[in-house]
Amino acid sequence: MKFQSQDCASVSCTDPLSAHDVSARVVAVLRALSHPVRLHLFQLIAASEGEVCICRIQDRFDLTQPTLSHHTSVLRQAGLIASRQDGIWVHLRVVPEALRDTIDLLTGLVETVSEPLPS
Amino acid sequence: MKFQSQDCASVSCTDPLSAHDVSARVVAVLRALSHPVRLHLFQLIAASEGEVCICRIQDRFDLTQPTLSHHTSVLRQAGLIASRQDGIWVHLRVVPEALRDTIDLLTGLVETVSEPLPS
DNA sequence: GTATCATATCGATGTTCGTCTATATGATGA
DNA sequence: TCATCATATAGACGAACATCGATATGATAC
Repeated sequence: MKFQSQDCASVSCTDPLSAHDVSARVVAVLRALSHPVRLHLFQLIAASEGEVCICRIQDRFDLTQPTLSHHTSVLRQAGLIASRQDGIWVHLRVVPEALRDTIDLLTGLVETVSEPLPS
Repeated sequence: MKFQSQDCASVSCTDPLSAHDVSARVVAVLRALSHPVRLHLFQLIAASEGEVCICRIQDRFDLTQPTLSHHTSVLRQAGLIASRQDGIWVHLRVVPEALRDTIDLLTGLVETVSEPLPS
C-alpha cells in the first residue's frame, strides 16, 4: 500500500478571535520598536518627564542627524510618539495608549499558553 | 549678538536603568514578531492545546513550504517556540517565558509615562 | 533683508529580508 | 533495498531598510 497522502493525527489548530486590523496595528508597533536605536529612543523619551527636546537626544547616539530624524519619524508614524514644535526646537512625548493593544495581545498569548485547558 | 550655539532650555533626558543585554533580547523578540505571517503563526501555535503539527499550519497561509519553514525558524531562533520531532512530523509549542521580558519592558514604559512625577 | 540655528527631506548606496524554485535530509512503509 | 512522505537547507532575486551627505524648510536674532 502506498503512503497515504495524509497529515499527522494531531488536532487541527484554531484561529484566535479574528481581529485582523488589531493585528495589523500591533505589527506596525512591533516593527517600529524592533530596532535597537528606536527602542532606545523610545525608552529615553518615556523616561523623560513629559517630553524631551530632540536636541537633547542626538548626542546619545553615534548617528547622523538625518538618521535620527528618520527613526523618530518611524516612531511618530506608528503613533508611538507625538511632537510639539517650540520655536526652533521640537519636543517629543510618548503616546502610551499606542502600546495598549500590543501589550494586551502579547499578554493574552502568554495566558493562553499558561492555561491550556479552559473549562 | 550671534545666535548662541546652544541647546534648548529643557531638561536633559536620563538613561533608564542600563540593562543593555535585556534590550538586545527584547529587540530580537520584537523583530521576530514584527512580521504579519510570524505573528499569526505564533498566535496559531499559542491558541493550540499544548502543541501543533506544522502540517496543520501550512494551509493557513498562502505561502510555499520553504517560506513557512523559514518563518518558523526565525521564531525558533528567537526562543519564542520550541519543536518536537515525532516520526515524520514536527510539533511546535510556544515558550511563554520568552515573552516575559518583552511584556515587562513595554509595560514598564507605559507606567513610566503614566506616572510622570514619582515622589 | 541676511545669517544662523534645529530639524526635515531628498537621493544614493550597501545590507538585510521575504520569497521563490530546486534539492537535501531523514523518517516510514513495503 | 526503494519510493514516498514532512520538513529543512541552499541559492537566487527583488523589495525594503538603515545609513549617509547634501540640501531644503522654517524659525529666530540682528
